[in-house]
Amino acid sequence: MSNNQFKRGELYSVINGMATTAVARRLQKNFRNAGLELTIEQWSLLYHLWKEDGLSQQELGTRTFRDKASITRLIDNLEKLGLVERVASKTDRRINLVCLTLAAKPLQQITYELANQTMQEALNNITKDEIEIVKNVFQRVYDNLTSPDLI
Amino acid sequence: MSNNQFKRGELYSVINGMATTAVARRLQKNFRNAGLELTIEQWSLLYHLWKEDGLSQQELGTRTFRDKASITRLIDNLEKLGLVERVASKTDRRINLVCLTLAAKPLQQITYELANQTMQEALNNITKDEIEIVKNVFQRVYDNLTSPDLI
DNA sequence: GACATATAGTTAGTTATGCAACTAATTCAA
DNA sequence: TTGAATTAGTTGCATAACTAACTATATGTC
Repeated sequence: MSNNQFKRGELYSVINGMATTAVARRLQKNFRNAGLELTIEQWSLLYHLWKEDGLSQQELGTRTFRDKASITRLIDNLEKLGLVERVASKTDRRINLVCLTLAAKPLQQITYELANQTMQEALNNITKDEIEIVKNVFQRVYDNLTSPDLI
Repeated sequence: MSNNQFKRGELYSVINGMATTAVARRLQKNFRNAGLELTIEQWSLLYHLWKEDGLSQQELGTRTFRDKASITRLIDNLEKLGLVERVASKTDRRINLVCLTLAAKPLQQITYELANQTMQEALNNITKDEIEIVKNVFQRVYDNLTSPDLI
């Protein structure tokens, strides 16, 4: 039996990830209070596009850990909001490049500020070392479950 | 500025919680492969009922970090599957006690085994100390966002 | 006892998720 | 160069999430 075996009573709290759920909910609430009509899921796509505009839907899915059907619909909704548009790739006609519109520009600063503020509320009294450990563990857990030899 | 301020490029990965999402997806897959027609959300309620049968919907919501509307529908679906039933409380007619049926009994052992196996896949190469730190950080983050004086 | 307030649960509306099946475009290989 | 396999994206279906508005029961105060 592995050393890592969980006691039964501890299984759920780890799988559930209530902490990340709570952070997401708080961020959504802070968006709403600031008058932003934007879900955090939509924002998570914008976040990656602000870092690098014109990503394909596939690439957005990879970076945000979603399947391509989810991306299709999130982009649909962002297009309805006028924040992005699909631009057909000239080199590969299968690909849609997702490009930010001018309307998305003013959201970048305010949402970064709200996100930072939310993280500060959430991470009050958590040390940098602890944050590093959590991030590192998350990455390794993710790798454990997605490395090709396991799938 | 707080010491805990995230670099912008790091915000998303923490909020997203891709690791817990990946664990949940893997567990769902392992359920499906074992022929179990049960979502992990439904299982999470059963999990708490196996620990303590006859909880109210409100209490189930508290323990699984869900709002009461979500619990209503999860219980609806579990009832359709014949795994639980609502029993009106005799002391307070507002309350439904959620009780396991006989049909739920055989699921307990197999789902615990699948959950343990999934956690072992996920936590391969993660040390006990790291797990303790993650759990502790999760709890403190949750507390930061739900303590009454902040809401 | 009566009225205001709080609590438990349900319902309606919107968004999001995953899987599977599908179309269209591209690449690879005989 | 043609036919198989792969890749990008969409659509249909089912489940689940949150908010807000609602009903019914319980509690507390005058």
